[in-house]
Amino acid sequence: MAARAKAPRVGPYLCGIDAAFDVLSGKWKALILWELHAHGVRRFAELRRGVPGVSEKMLTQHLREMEEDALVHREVYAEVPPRVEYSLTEHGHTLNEALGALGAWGEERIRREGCEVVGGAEAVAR
Amino acid sequence: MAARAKAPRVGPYLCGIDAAFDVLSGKWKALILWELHAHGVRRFAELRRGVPGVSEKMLTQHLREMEEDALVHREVYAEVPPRVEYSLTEHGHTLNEALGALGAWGEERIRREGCEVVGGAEAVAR
DNA sequence: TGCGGTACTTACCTTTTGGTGCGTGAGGGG
DNA sequence: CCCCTCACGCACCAAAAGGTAAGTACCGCA
Repeated sequence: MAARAKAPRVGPYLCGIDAAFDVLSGKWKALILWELHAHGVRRFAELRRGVPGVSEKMLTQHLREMEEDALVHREVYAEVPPRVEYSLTEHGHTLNEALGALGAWGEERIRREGCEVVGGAEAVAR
Repeated sequence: MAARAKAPRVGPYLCGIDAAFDVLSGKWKALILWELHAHGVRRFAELRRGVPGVSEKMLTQHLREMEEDALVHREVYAEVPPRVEYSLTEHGHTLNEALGALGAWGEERIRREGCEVVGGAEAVAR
């Protein structure tokens, strides 16, 4: 996992979607991105509270990977109670914007599901 | 896995991105979507050839899930050599369009990586 | 008559992913 | 005086995802 940057799946990538998905593969990455986008700058414990259900291990791991991928910026203050601040880089911001359309699609899907009670894929597809 | 439609992770969903990602979680789903989008209608074996590296099991599994999620339409012809044709539903098409921006972002990322040789996250983030 | 193709299903195995819980070391509050 | 907070690191474990290989029933082709 640490060597993910050097382990392409077959060729480097099959297409752009593939590359984008690689960067945010992980249960919580999109949520972290969103949280960071919404608040600008967040500390570790704030993110932990802002992303409900995430474990400390996963949060660190995902943050490190996103840092490697140049999506988030990590600022460490060598203070007595350790303080670390996370924020989005420019690439992080543009990724978030690219995610906008997908988010809208997802919300429409939630609406559909909410109305049609799920289970009737046939009915949804009409 | 078959009961995925009834197993929300914590609440129904945390946000739209979450819902969209749920629908295309799986190593090959995006590629299948793309392949179907590019060719309109494809048979099982055509998809198998069009998505390099996918196993038959995974292809069936993903196609079934995408059918459940109303992304693809499955047309079975009760003929002697079995024939099954897959195509995108309207929801599949709109999802693909929503994926467009993400794909563009990914391709830009590939370009960046190609130029900057990776490893210098600091240099990339600048 | 044996092989390849069509569209799967099933069983079994490996890899990957995520979760739990403990340790760290200094400061601040009850 | 004890425990809690911050921001992790490490070891171990469970679950899920994915891969491999085989079998199915039928056909056309050589």
